[in-house]
Amino acid sequence: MTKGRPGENPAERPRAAVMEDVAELAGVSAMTVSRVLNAPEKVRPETRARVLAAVRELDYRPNSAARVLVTGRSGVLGVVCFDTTLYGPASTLFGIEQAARDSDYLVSIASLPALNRRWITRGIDRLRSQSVDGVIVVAPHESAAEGLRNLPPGLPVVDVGGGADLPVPVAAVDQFAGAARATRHLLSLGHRTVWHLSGPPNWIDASGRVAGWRSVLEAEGREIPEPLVGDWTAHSGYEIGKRLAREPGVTAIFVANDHMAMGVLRALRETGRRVPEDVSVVGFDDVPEAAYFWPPLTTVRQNFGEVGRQAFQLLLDRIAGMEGEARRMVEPELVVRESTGVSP
Amino acid sequence: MTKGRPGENPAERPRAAVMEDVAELAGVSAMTVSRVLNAPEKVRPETRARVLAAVRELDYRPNSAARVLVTGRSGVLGVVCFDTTLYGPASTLFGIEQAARDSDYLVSIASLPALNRRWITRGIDRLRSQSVDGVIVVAPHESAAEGLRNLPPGLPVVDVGGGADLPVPVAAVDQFAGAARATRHLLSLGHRTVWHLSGPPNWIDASGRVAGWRSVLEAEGREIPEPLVGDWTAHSGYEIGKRLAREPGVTAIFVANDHMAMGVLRALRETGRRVPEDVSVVGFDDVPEAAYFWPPLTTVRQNFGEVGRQAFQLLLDRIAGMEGEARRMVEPELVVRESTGVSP
DNA sequence: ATCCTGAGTGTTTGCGATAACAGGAAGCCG
DNA sequence: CGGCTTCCTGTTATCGCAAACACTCAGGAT
Repeated sequence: MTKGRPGENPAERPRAAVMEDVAELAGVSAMTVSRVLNAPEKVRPETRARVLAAVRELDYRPNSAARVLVTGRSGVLGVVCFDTTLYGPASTLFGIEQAARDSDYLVSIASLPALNRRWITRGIDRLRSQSVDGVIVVAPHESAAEGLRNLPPGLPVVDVGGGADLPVPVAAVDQFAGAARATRHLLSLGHRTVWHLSGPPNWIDASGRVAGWRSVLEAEGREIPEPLVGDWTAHSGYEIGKRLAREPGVTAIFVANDHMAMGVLRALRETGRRVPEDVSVVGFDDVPEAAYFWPPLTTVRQNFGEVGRQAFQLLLDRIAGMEGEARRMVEPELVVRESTGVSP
Repeated sequence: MTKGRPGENPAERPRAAVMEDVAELAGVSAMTVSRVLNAPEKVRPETRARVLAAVRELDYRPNSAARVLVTGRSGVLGVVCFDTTLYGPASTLFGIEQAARDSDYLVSIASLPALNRRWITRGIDRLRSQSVDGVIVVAPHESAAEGLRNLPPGLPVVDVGGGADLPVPVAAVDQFAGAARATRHLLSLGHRTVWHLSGPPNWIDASGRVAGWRSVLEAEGREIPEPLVGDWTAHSGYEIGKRLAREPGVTAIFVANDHMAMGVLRALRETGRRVPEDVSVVGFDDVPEAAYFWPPLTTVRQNFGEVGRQAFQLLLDRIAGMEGEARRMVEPELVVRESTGVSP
């Protein structure tokens, strides 16, 4: 093997330094170098200093593959994620990544071309084959539950935004509470009841919001209109908004996310119904632009970053061997702006 | 070491199968198993079948750390990214991830708490320490250029959205062309000149758009107003929009992204200036919601997914050892909607 | 028959790190 | 002063895989 040790063949670029090189330069054994890096207190300060000097001089970096091979831990965590361009998942991912960085973890992502059991399983497998220490699944969809049934044993997994009775810990925003808050706000303004434009029914967030909305109407004894179903896009909000706009009885609409709410706002305006004078609208998410919608949108703020951090913490616990059911709920917050007003 | 070989200690969970286990079950040597996985044509079909059967039976998965250690390739690529919640970076990341998945690569991300040389270098270092095969830097900011000066030798790096004369290949949208298109569109509607609300000056995209806008105005001999500077947010668009709205001479505004344009639209409306009758507005990005702004926004569509794919391809080439300057430009497209109209 | 070829398979070695144990020097005790 | 910690450092084995090389055996060429 002609690997070109330094000085042997001056033409070749010098290989990156390995632990043995550092050891030699510092006049110690490789084991001592390893100790300086992993348990500095076990090495005499002056030896340590010599080693660290050698590390710097050679710009030595431990080879993670070798380390993983022997320790079984990689310092990498995997995130399985459906669509990283959606506001929620992207923000959650960002929160996870920040928390991971602070704990010296690296994040690998496996995005899914479609949301179903098969792809989720494949995503987890792809990550596992790279020896991740654990996996966070960001796929708030019913199919995630199935995908999480038969997990490979020994792999810590945490879910974000998932429903109840998942076999893994879950970090999530309390959709039910958020929807209830939005609905109560509208009722408190004098509206007789509240219409709902929901997200796709298989999404956990969507069904949680429907449940929260329905529960408040039930508790208050109000008429419960059939919820309309959108697909999270402004386009679907617009199409469905046009139908709602034609119903004179509609004075308050709780929309399952801000983008659809934007479409609804436009549909109402085009139909000549004023917001909030004729119709009040509440969204969900509080995307950064919501305050600049026309009119500024009353909405429910979700702290996705916090969810990401909680999920990461749960995963760390799990990696450390802490078992047990765990569910971290993050409370959403109603942000009142100008798209809601008293009932006409 | 008591590692609990299967059958030795029935209480322990069986270790995951390794190559030797597969070899034993198939009645061959470990090397043959390795060959079946990496160079199947070198193994007799019937042997191969026996091995594959054993692989399936044991649910064997190669240990990537061991493979990396001996081959020096990991099948992982790193992405250094500033803020994965911004529309552009998120979409680019998504494009990269999809392309990577199709080529059996995994993507690790290192996000940056701030955009400067030090953090970019650190991000690359973090990824390198995990033996990624290459790195894509998504940080269309001047500081990226500095961060890319002293790269560790031997690590393939590709930049996304970067400016000229970077020492690495670049995939990017042609910001200059997009801005020029937007500006010409406004002039063609009869406006005497076009104001510009730009992004932060250190962002490559921002300066590219300023240059494209200015160049068209110069070529046409129009007055060139001093560009105003925002920070990409709807909020800044709103604040600056209010100033512009008070200037009666302003009839056409080219805004450097859609979110700021949204703020501008609201500011104009609040000031009583109609869009497009009194003022025309063009954005940049074509976020999915742009068609539902009020009024629907004329804007410049950037195909971020395509940029991501191009970047990935460039990186693959680089990993394969293909040297040489490379710059892949993706053409943006003007999407005309209702926020632009003939000069009043 | 002898040699050669090449396809198919096995053996040995080493990638770069850490775990486990071993050893040597200093300090402390009775 | 012998023996026993305690602290520090070195030696050896090992993680799971693939590269390099060695070997076997059939079929042709000589």
